[in-house]
Amino acid sequence: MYVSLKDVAARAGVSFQTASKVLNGHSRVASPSTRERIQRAAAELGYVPNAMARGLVRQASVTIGVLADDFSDQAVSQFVLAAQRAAASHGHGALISSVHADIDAELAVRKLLEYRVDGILVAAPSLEDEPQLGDALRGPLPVVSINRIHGGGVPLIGSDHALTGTLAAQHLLDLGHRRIGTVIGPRGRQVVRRRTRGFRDTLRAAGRPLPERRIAEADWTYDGGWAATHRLLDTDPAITAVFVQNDVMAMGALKALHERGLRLPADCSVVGCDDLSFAAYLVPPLTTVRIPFEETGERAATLLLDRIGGKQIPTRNLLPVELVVRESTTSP
Amino acid sequence: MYVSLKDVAARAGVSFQTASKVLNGHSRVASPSTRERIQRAAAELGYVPNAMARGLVRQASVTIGVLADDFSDQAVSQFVLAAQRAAASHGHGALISSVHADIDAELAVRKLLEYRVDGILVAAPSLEDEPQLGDALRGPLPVVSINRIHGGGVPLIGSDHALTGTLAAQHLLDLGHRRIGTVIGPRGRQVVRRRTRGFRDTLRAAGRPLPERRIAEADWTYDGGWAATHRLLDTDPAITAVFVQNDVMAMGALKALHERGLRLPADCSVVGCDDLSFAAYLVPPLTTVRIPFEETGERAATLLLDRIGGKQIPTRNLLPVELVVRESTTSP
DNA sequence: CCTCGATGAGCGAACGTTCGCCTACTGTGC
DNA sequence: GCACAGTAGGCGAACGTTCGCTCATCGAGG
Repeated sequence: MYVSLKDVAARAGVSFQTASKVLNGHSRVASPSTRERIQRAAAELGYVPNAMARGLVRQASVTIGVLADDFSDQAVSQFVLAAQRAAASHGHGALISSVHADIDAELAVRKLLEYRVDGILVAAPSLEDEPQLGDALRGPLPVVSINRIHGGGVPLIGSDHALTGTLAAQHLLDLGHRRIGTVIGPRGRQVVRRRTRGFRDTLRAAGRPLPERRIAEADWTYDGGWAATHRLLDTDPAITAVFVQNDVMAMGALKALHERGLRLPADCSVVGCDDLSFAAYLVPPLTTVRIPFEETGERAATLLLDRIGGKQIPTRNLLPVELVVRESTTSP
Repeated sequence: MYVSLKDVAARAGVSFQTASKVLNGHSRVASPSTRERIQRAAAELGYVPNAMARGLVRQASVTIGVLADDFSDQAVSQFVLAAQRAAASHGHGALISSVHADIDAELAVRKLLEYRVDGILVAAPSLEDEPQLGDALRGPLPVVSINRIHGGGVPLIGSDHALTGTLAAQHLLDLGHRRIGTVIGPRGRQVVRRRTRGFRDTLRAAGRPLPERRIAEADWTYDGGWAATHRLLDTDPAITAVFVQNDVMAMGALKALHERGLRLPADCSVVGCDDLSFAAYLVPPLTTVRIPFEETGERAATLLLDRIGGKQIPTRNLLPVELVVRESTTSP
């Protein structure tokens, strides 16, 4: 069905090994005329090299594996897309594998190993520190991850979470807010701890410690953000500003605040986090801390390819975050 | 680096071919005791079969290619995720390839062919009817697409676009609206034509034809939807309801209506299309026509695998759409 | 006792490449 | 007229599998 090197060689009247060399650009191997003959034969027959055969002998599939938990999540999909493009621009394919309730990490990783991917990119925040995933990933294969991997030794890439919290806090303090609440993600997570710490430390340094009652935990979802915001204002109605640890929950928060009849941002300011594409189109447009997902994906792929190429890469890679001021924040 | 069949066989004291057969579950090939010995050796050594070698001899990579234009788009990424999972549950890997401005379709398809994918799933609405893509896809390889492919012959899967328009129109008519506008996607697209036709025909059948001035074209983006909505109300301020052809533009529409000081939904009803995850959290929660992206992805993968397996599959596959009534619509 | 049909296991070939090494030819300098 | 260097291209082996065929052993039936 596919035309092979042998077919091309036959048409050009050379051995298939010679055709291989010419088609791979080894220059000092054939006369210009033979070279031209081979190229032409390949083009005429529509020769497409067989990556599996090549991978077999070269002992490298020229493919990376991408392990994600939920890449219908916009943050993850932006990351994956950018990573795929970066990989492609270096000639590498991207094989995706997803982990979710039904399918355990071990199986997903094994699938990737069967295809002999040259390295794995992990974007599975929900599997942070999961021993099973850590075990599956242990081994000689290069891995770069966006979330902590149990057992360590895996280079991380991400953004400066503490700074994220700091930027949000500083912005609200600068505006003159004094009673500030926050809706955080699941407490166990690194991201959450770091963002919260940056946020809390900044408030404390300004003489405005963050009491526990002004912290509401949620699960990153619209619904969770919505409910948490209601809880927050139920326990402390005097709050004039809220930092929500991702944009999706911030959207829920906005809805909750609307429901309470508050005028936004006059009665309550909201700072989100992520800067997803919809943030600018919320009502009011959301002030948020931008997390560079695309840059992260691109960088992650580049780092992974570097490691595959044998280079040493840093074990922690932080990309800068940035406050994007829109209209959901104002002075109290 | 990886352990091969030969290693396993050596440890079990059999030939590697026998090990192969046993590990592939060919039952009538070895005595229970040898079988057990081989299994144990494989487990102890951590044998992971080499999919490239297997693919070479079997002449099938057990992999499908997924060609998408922008899978950071939520609709596309939901589709891709579901497709990947369906493929995985049938033991197939998923290799992704993206097409965008810098990289032409031909190259993206060729990459997939190099890996000898067993079939290709196309989700590239922006490349609808693109001759270049059609040419690249022509050939014996099974393909299933979500958008029309130039040259024909490619089985399509999607939702009933005309019905989508009909449902939206009927809902607004039922509520008593008479002056109804619509924000549509790029006019050239099939989806747009079909949705618009269903919408227009239903209005006309009710004695309320849709004049051209109540149609505003946009480009599927927030911004586009926002601007188109402003244009629509500038030319015809009497409009009491708008059908917007996707949720992203609907979000822009909501923003534009807010800016005009309209109370929603009292002063203007909005019906979206897609039912993306954020639709329920807009203010007001968006009434929209649900497009089953996940089901589409799953179905697409299943169809493709069927074709790969040699079955005949229908050339047009329509999945049902459904109106989801929330709070952005009410009687005028 | 001889043959026959299972059963268990080995063997060779093939899949489409890459890569290092070998060989044959060509022309140059003495 | 001969050794020698350089160049063009061929050849064999290897990568890790699968699969069909062959072969040896064994117990049973005549």
